[in-house]
Amino acid sequence: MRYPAAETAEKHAKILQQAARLFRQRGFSGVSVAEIMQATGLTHGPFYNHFSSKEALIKESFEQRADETLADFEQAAATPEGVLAYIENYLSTGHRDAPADGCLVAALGAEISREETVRPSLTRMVKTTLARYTSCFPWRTKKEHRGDAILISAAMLGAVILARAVDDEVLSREILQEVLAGIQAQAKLPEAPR
Amino acid sequence: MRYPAAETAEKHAKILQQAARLFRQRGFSGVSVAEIMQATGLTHGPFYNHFSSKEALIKESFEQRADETLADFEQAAATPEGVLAYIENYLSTGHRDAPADGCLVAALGAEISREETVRPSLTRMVKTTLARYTSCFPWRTKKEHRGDAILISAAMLGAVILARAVDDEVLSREILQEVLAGIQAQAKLPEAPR
DNA sequence: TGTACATCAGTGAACGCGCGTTCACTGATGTAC
DNA sequence: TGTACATCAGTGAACGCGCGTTCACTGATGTAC
Repeated sequence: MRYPAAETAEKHAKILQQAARLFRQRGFSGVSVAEIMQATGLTHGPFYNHFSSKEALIKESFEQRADETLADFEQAAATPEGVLAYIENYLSTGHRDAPADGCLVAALGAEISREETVRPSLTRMVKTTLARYTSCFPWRTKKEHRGDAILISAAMLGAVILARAVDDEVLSREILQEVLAGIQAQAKLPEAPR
Repeated sequence: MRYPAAETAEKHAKILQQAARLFRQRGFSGVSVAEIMQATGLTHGPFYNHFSSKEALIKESFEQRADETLADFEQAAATPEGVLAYIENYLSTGHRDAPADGCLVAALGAEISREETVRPSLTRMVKTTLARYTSCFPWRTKKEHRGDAILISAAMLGAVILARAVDDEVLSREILQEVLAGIQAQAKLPEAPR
């Protein structure tokens, strides 16, 4: 049957959003088209009214989520305190325990390198994030910061993947805390003006 | 037909080895039982003479490869120079371009957290490696090194995953080089005695 | 403003395919005599 | 030492299943008159 015009775009967006959540939860190949449509509240048939293939959905949902991530990050990185709060949240047990709502790279890890279609968005995301860290992190010294920004990014990603993979809650928390402490040690914030 | 007794154990080992290679190349769910058996030079039938299920193979091949990795690492970590050489190799383009022969965690990433069966071996591997880094890395200072060992491990893992995921050779190399440089900056080796 | 019809997103059965797994069968090897 | 037979890893067809994808059909909405 025919539906109000406005609903179509709305459903398209909902499919993208549910797909991005489920992919982060169980990986690209761990989620079926039918499952995504069911999570959206539809049957699997109309999927092909919205996307030409599962591959196309992967690409589009990754791109959209990458854009959202960057927007969130740009907003958080407005102040040095914001950057540190963003990193603290990234290395929190909350983020560790909710991959469906968290970082795309930490959730999909090595699968990204095998999906040619998402690599361009990922690359754009990494480049923008690195540039931001380089210029906006509250660095302790004034030397070349690009290398440190890369080290921080890599450590954050590795820490969340390790903390999720490890079968030992104490070790898992230790990994998150120590990496956060290591990053904070490089930060120099003026006293909070209260 | 019946085969010489010695060949059975040999084939079992070959299945494990090929499985570990293929899983690292394309992920647990990206490789079929038939493919692994074909790589071993057999048809898919006798797979169940060796393993009770694909799940069991995943567990056993991961365990074995984790043991091999630890053995290699323990040997490399005999001297401070060895540790640094190990890290240099981990962060090389050679390792980046050959996931099938490289680090299990970097190759399987987030998939490990979803495979309950491999998490215990992974945890053991991480614990042993961290202990080694803590005591054997050529640290610049004498303070508590466990936190730095964790930071180094996380950064190494994150760097290889990012370097593989990114769609830009220059950025990819930069990530590996900068993380290596960051780690080397913490190392203090006596002059090579030549 | 009221009626007749075209539109097209959603429905759900159906498709071919590859997967993990099973099994009746084969036949060279190892063993009993 | 030579022969007859039991063993059992390997073979390859077959299984049910869930996947991505297709399609004839439905029927409320939007449009033409």
